[in-house]
Amino acid sequence: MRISELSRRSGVSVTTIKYYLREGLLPPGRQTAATQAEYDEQHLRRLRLIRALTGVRGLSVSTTRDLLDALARHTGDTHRTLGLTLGAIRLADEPTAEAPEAGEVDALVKELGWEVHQSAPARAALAETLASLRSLGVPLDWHTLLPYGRLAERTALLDLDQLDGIEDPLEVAERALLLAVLLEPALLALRRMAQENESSRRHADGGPQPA
Amino acid sequence: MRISELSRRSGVSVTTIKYYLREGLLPPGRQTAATQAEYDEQHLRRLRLIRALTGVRGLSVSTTRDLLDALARHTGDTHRTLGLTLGAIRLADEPTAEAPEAGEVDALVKELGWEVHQSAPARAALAETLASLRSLGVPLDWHTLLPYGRLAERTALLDLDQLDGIEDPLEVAERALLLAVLLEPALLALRRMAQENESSRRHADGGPQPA
DNA sequence: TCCAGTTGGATACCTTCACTATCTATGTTA
DNA sequence: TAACATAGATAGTGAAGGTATCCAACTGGA
Repeated sequence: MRISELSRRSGVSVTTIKYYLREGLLPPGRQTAATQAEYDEQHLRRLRLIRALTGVRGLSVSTTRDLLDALARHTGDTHRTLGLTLGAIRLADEPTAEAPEAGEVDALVKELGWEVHQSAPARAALAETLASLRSLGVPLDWHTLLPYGRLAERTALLDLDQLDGIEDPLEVAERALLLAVLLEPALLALRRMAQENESSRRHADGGPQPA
Repeated sequence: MRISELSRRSGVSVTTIKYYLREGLLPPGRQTAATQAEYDEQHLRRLRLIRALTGVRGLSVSTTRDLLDALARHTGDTHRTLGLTLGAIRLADEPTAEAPEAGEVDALVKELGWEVHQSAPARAALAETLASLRSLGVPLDWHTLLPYGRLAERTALLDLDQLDGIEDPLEVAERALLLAVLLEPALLALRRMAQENESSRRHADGGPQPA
């Protein structure tokens, strides 16, 4: 198909598609002439993936590119892909020069018995949050996070269960990315609702009156 | 203290503080003369809160303002504050005209037995994620989300437990905000690490070699 | 009392991001 | 062959989040 059809079927404007091509988010089409190229279903799929990542999850274009690059590099390596592609995401982008809370994160990971790469960005993200909360006078130490860690463990079980039974390694990698990244806003939304529920339950007065 | 001291103690530049004052994130100081105002510890605390919300969590300035406004309006209402301030956050800002997946979210909430306000933004966020995953060919329905919902329930229990034993309603409100919002990146980080761990466990070859 | 330095307030400017518009040379299609 | 589509390049746009500069009013030390 040509670019206009790709645009029509994806709902993304031609100029934006050109922008994604320029930025390397979308691989170029097969050139058929100096001013003509042919796109296929893969491009359409990729385009939808890009829109989901940037739109739903709110990832920046450059983060999305990094993610897609990682995805392309590591296909055929099944589960391993997951950790690697995830490593490409950074929520906050400054490493802030190794927070002193890193030691606490080490302790937490050790206590949980997890095997997590030392350079995983998630470690820094966690340390940074601890540092922030502390500077705001919230005395949260790693012991408090332990039960959260146990729950995260069970969440991860559910996540990986979803990948079982898929044969094509390319598809495993893509689905892993989708579930890992796109499910995040959904899980946060669930947590919000659960909090609202639990809060009204404890307070026993708020919220819409029960039937 | 004057603005320069506020700047020095918070690590935020004077011009940026003025910007926050303009944008209404920070209440004005007590005017002592036409070109002089006095700031106190509350301002410093508020400034740190703003930096945590925008920096660590990546909230926009306008969302942060909405959140702080909600916080100020509802103090003295304890638990109720939590649901209300949380309602002020929106992850993705377009409601996208009621996704057809809204019915599924209703079913999920009903099955979980939760009491969640019908207009809670989390509902729309969840519906949008379902719609996106579906358009990408991931057949995720609300039954799949049920176990995630149960885990979210337990997370919410932990969240609200942290508010127990705090007397000052102002402090309860602020801590609720901090835990609800700032803990999010931490929980996502934990999930990432748990996934990496579980992935290497199942694959039994990746990751750094065990001792 | 003078005066360098600080402050509040206003306005203009800057940079990044994610697009969007326009242009040209080349193709395709009726 | 004329109308339209296309690739690729370059420039422009609007929002967000600050930053810089001015100015008049104030402060604190010599």
